[in-house]
Formats: sequence, structure tokens, C-alpha cells
Amino acid sequence: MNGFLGTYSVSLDDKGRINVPAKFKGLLEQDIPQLVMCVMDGFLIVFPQREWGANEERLSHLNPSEKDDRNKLREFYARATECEIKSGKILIPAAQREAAGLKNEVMIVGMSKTFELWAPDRWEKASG
Amino acid sequence: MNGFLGTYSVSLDDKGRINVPAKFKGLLEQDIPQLVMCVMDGFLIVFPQREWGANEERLSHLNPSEKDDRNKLREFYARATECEIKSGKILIPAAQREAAGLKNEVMIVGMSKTFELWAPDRWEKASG
DNA sequence: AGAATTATGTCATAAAGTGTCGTAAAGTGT
DNA sequence: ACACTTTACGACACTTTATGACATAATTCT
Repeated sequence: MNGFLGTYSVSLDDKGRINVPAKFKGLLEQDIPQLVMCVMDGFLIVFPQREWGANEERLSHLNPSEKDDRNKLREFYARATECEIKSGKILIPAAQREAAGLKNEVMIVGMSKTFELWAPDRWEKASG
Repeated sequence: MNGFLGTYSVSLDDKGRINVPAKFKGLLEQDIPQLVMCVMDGFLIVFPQREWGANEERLSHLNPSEKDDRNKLREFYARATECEIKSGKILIPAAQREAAGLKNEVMIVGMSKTFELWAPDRWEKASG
């Protein structure tokens, strides 16, 4: 397994879930079903649990009682949500769907350790 | 469990209580129902009991006979209140509601070990 | 004590999240 | 090209969570 590779188009079901592509399942389920989904600049990044840990590591030097550091921390934590793979599907919470402009179709974009979720039109523009 | 993550909009009931989001409940109830709520710069920080202890730890190196340190200590202790989760809800005392400008809607913002309560308009400005 | 205010518990309803299954589509091997 | 397997989709039933409202309990004030 080489990490998350490739671009997939999948559909959102009536409750806002996507089916995880089969090629990603191996990578995720040998891991832990927990994920952290984080709103970025118009799209979503999905961190497998382990990778999120590494990310927190990077934040650990910040001091929550310093105002500036606190703002930095907030930027991260406030935009993140914990999700889970359940029955092979991931529910994308309404707020996140909103933030990424997702409606019926979602582009899943592999980024090795993480993957991203894009609205097709935004992906179109971003990937030109 | 990854600590408190994400941003939730919840309503204040007629008595000034909020329902704790389901994702936070696990983290709080395996803990102790006691919380410490502390007025910050226009918003509220909520410490689970255990985390408040860790916070006091951090304050313990301050010297109460130094003026600056004393001010810092006062900042924390004078503005804090003990609260509890009861029937899945937290009552926000009137003074705290006032201080944070809360009326019908409250933004709950995860900060990993703690979480914050914001009035929607202030949150908008701070995070916008 | 009685009245008024504040706090707490419970419930009904509405909204959001979850599991399952049949079918269709895509992929695989011979 | 064909049969077979795997994957994705949509639909539906069911469960859990959030909200507002109400009833009761506790506290404070006069």
C-alpha cells in the first residue's frame, strides 16, 4: 500500500454520506475507523487518526494561555471534526458539507497520508 | 477520542442552559460532571474538572506577592465559576451569559482539552 | 410564611445519524 | 466475449440527538 492515491468521483447519499473507495478501505480499516476532517480553504482534508496525532504533535509547543498561540490553536481545532467509517461510509457533517460546497457529487483526492474532498466545480478550477 | 474538536451551534433554552453536543458527552462524562467556566476576553472557556487542575498546576509557579503574577492569578480565579453537567445540559449563570453576550444561540468551539462558548456575532468576527 | 425568581428533570417532537439490502455498474479472470 | 465477483448507489427503516415546553424543586426576598 502506497498511501492514498488518485482521484475518485463518488456520490453523496440522502443523508450526506460518501462510500469510501475500495482502494482506500484497506488503508483506513487496518488503521482505526476514526478520522479527523478539517475544513480548509474551500475543501476538506481527512486525516486518518494516526496522521492527526502527528499533526497535533506539531501544535504541542503552543501555549494555550498566550493569546496569539491560542488563536492559532483555535484555527485548527475549531475547524476539525471527528468522524468514523461506519458500514464503509463516512458521514460528512452538514457544516462541513456547507463549507466545502458539496451537494450530490464529491471528488476524493488522494494526498498520500491524507485525502481531500472537493466539490467538482472547485476541483475543476483548482486542478485546471 | 481526540479531545474537543469542531464548532457547534446550539440553542440556549429559556433558563439559560445548553445541551452538550453528543460528541462532547463521552469526553465529559467519563470525566467528572464538574466544570469550571471562566470569562475570557468576551467569551467563555470551559475546563473539565481535570483540566482545571492542570491549569492550576501551571499557575502554581506564579508568585502571589509579585504584582504582575498576582494580576494573572486574579484574572483566572476571580472570573471562574464552578458548573455541572446535569441531565446532559449545562446551565450558564446569568453573569457569564452577560459577559459573553449570549442570548439565544451559542457557538461551542472545541479547543482540544477545553472548549469555548461564543456569541455568534463575536465568533463571526473572531474567526471570520 | 408566601411570593417571586432561579434551577432542575422529563417529555414530545423534530432533525440528524446509522445499518441494511437489492440493484446497477464496474472490474476481473478465463 | 462471457460469467463471476466486487464495488457503488439509492432507498428505506430504525436509532440517536437536539430542541422547546412544561412541571416540579430549590432558593431568595420581603
